[in-house]
Amino acid sequence: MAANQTLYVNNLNDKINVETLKKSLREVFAAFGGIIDIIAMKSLKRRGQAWIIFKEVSAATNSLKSLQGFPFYNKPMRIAYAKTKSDVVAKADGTYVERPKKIVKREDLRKKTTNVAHAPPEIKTVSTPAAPAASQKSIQDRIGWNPNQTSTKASGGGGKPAEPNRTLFVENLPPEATDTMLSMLFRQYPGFQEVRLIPGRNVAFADYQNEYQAGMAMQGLQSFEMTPDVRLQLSYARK
DNA sequence: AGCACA
Repeated sequence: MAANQTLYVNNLNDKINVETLKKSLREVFAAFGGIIDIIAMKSLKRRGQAWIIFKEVSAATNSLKSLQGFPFYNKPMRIAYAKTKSDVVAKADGTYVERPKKIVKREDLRKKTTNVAHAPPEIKTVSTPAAPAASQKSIQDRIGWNPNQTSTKASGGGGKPAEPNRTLFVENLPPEATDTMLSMLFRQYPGFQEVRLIPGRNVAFADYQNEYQAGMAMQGLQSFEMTPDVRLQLSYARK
C-alpha cells in the first residue's frame, strides 16, 4: 500500500467506548509526530477501526513500523496506510471534491435499531486518571514496539509465590516497553492505580487499590500474548 | 471483516 499520512488501524477492541478509544490512540500515536485528527466510529460496519491523520507522512511511517502489533486494550493493533487521502488533508491541498452523501437504506436502519437492543454491554471505562502525560520528547525516545522479540524465560523469581496483595509483578516485557504502553494494558481493570517500569530490567509493578482487583487483572492479563512468542508473566509482588 | 470523513 502506498505511503499515506493517514493510517488505517483495525483489530481494535470494539467494546471500548469510541471517545476513550480515540484519546488512548492519541496518547500512543502522538509520540511519533503531530496528529491532525483521529477518526473512529461505533456503527456496525465501522467499529474496530480508526484513521490516524498525521501532519507528516514520516510520522505515519514511523508509527506504522513501531506500533505494528502493539497490544492495545488486549488486542494487537493492525496498522496499514489508509487507501485514500483524508478529507481534511484534501481540503488543505485544494484537491477536495464533495463526495455524494451515503444513502441510508431502510434495511440498514432496521439492522441498526434491532442491534441496539441486543448490543452487548460496554466495558465500563475505569475512572482512573490517564497515564501521566509524559513529554512528547520522552515518549518519543522511549516508545518502541519491536514485534520481533525473542522470548526470555520468565523466572517467576523462584521460591514460593507471594501472598495475594494489591501489587502485581510483571515479567517478560519487551525491552522497549513503556509506561504508556503498560498503562494501556493494566488500566482496563478496575482499581488500577499505576504501573512502574523498572529501567534496565524487563519488569514492572502494577498497583491496584486492593488485592482482589489485582487478582482480577492478573487473571485477565496472565500470559497476554504481546507477540506470537512473547507472553506476559504475572504474579503478586513480593514485599 | 469491515477504508471514513456528522
